[in-house]
Amino acid sequence: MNEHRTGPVRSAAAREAILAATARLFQRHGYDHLTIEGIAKEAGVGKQTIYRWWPSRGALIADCLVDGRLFSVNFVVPDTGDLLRDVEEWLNSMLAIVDTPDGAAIMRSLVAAAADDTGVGNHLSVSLGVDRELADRLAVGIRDGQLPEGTPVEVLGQAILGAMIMQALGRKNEQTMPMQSLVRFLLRPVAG
Amino acid sequence: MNEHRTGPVRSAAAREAILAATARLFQRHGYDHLTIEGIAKEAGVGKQTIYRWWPSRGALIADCLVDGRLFSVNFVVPDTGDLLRDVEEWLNSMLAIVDTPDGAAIMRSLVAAAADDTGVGNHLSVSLGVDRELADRLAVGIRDGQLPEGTPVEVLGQAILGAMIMQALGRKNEQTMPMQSLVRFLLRPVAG
Amino acid sequence: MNEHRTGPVRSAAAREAILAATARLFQRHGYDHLTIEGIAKEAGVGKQTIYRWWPSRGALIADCLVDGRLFSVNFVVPDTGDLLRDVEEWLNSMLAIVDTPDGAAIMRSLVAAAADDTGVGNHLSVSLGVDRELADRLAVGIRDGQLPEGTPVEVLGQAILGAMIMQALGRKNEQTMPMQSLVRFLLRPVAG
Amino acid sequence: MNEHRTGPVRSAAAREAILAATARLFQRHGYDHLTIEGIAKEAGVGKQTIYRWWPSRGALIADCLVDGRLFSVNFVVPDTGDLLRDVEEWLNSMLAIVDTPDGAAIMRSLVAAAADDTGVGNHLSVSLGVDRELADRLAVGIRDGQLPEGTPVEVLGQAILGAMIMQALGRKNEQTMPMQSLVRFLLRPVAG
DNA sequence: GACTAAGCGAGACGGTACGTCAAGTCTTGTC
DNA sequence: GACAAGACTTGACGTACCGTCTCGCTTAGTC
Repeated sequence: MNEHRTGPVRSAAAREAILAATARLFQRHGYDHLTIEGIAKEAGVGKQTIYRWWPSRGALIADCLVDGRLFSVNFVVPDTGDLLRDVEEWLNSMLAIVDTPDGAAIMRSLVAAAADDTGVGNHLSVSLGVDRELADRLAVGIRDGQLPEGTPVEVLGQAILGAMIMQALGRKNEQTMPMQSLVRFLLRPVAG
Repeated sequence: MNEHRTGPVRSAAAREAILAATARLFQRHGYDHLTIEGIAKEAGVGKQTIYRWWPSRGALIADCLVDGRLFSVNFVVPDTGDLLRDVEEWLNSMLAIVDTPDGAAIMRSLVAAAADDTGVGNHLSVSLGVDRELADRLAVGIRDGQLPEGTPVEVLGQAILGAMIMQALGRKNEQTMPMQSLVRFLLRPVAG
Repeated sequence: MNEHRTGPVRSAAAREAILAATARLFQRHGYDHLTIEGIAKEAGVGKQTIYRWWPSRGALIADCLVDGRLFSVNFVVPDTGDLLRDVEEWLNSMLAIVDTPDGAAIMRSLVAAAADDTGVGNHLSVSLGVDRELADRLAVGIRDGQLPEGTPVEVLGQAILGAMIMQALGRKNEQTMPMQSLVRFLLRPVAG
Repeated sequence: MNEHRTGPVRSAAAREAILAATARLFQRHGYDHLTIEGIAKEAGVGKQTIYRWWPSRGALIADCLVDGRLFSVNFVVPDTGDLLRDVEEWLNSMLAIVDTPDGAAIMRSLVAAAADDTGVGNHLSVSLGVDRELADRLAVGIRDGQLPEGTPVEVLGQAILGAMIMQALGRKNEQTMPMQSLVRFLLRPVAG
């Protein structure tokens, strides 16, 4: 009746080593150049152990992403009552990454990963704080009257992130100014 | 004075065959799965002929992009005087692609190409009519008083495109509604 | 203390298939025209498996040579007491190969292989029975008084083989007569 | 009726440059590694000019060989009346080449060329002074009574050269002693 | 003196093979 | 039975040369 399984169970150490190696190599060399063999060697692990638990390279990145292993910062949106200032807080933490050559490269790599892996694609804007934190704060802004009724908060957040990504893809080096003016335009005071 | 080079000249037929094959295979199988060997075979051409003129897979896609070989439509923004309607015209031509499973896949592939090739990245928003057509139309909108002074037209266009790309990366199937409400929100009438 | 290696072990089947394919293709098409890719395809094996175990095309031929896969005959020198007859026995088995268009071509190919690979060069005269069988039989001839004291048996054997090879390189079709008279001259009775 | 040809004739300068480049590259890098493109570049000549006049890489080597461009020495056999001394004279000029690492490598390359090109094969022993000079001298030896009647002079010469080539193929470094004892054995005084 | 017609340097072209890298699967022996 | 190690087939990489084929120039007769 009871389903007894013998033998060792999934090694937590291996999982940890694999994800850590993945994050390290991803940041260092980008998504292309990220290879299963390279991860296995870096992690001191057999290839089969990776294939046993993850279906693809992208799935590893997705796991790193939800574990927050790819960025050292937290993408939270504070709520001080001042909508513009709060959103700019979040924006600045993004710009600190994206307005840097290495950070922009990591972001492009992440986009590449999102493009070929559903898991990464699904979690990308969530992990960057857009779908929850930012959207929620915008919703509060509507209640406060700082944004018009009917503001499409989810897609608005994605537009802001999308603009940043477009700039990174276009190898624009100076994102801070344009992104700030975009956000100020979008969140401009509701006309009285 | 004039710099004379002798010898055979670049074969226009080969160039045409290569770009046509590239576009065909890109649309059919996506950016990953796009191989130089595959293109060479499809085009009936030696690999070296490709490497002689293009430094990378991405450069081929960039050339296809600027030649307009990847999409059958033109991304123009009309000017009827009605800003919202004109922008929605452009938006609909984008949605006709992106709100389709195959079209969304092509768009993701294009993003992947942009992520690893500077040339594609640079031309992406241009080729989709954002940096010129759309930005110009928005600028006219400012002059007409339909948009506030100081509207950051370039980055605003990229935000719209970026939102669509984020939806495609997130494998959202229904883009039409959210994108239309985003555009209506962004171009909402200036309060009198 | 004991050096334990884990993991899969070298596939004997692959080794066999590779060497068999090499011998087959070598005999059929010659040393130039012998390609690693061709061997891999013929053997139903990945190229990497060949490169993993052999450093070069020549090393494959060397292995075939020491395994006796290139010739169906054995180059032994009998010892009936009659030196000339015994050596002619060996000579005839060589001539059966070399005085044939195909056989001469194989011999030329083998020389080409010996010219660019140390392994083949080292084993060539051994494998044709010259350095051991023939030299030993000549040494016996000295003891029997059929050859003068001080006869340099090793280099004498190589001279006989070398003469045959020179004829093959010179595309001489009729080797039997000249080689027989050479051997008779070299082994002419010691004057009493 | 008369077949009039107009236009420039074959360029002697090009022929010279090509053969000089061939000899240079052959000596420097060996027969494999000798490429038509390399020769063309080294000679400052178009590839077609080579293909127009020579059918193959081997034919170029054959031409270099008959022009005496591959060795700086002349392989003549003097006639002082002392057969052994005369033949050793020739032998020493060969050993000066062959008993040297570079010289042995060139000889092996020459053998490789002979193995895949009929022209080289045909002229090899001629160009090294074996078929004419050495054979003739041996014939004189017969007339002088220094060699027995019926000595097969042509194949005997090829045996001597062949022994040297076998040593070179076997990567034997010390050829001088064995070759000298071989020659002394072969030309040992006719028993009175 | 214009007009062929070839030789020539240069090098693009369709191919074949090179030797390397990584994919994903399978096998072996240890824990 | 999970694991580290690593051999296996497959397929693509980017490079080197092959031998053929234009190009535009220069040079030698012929008309």
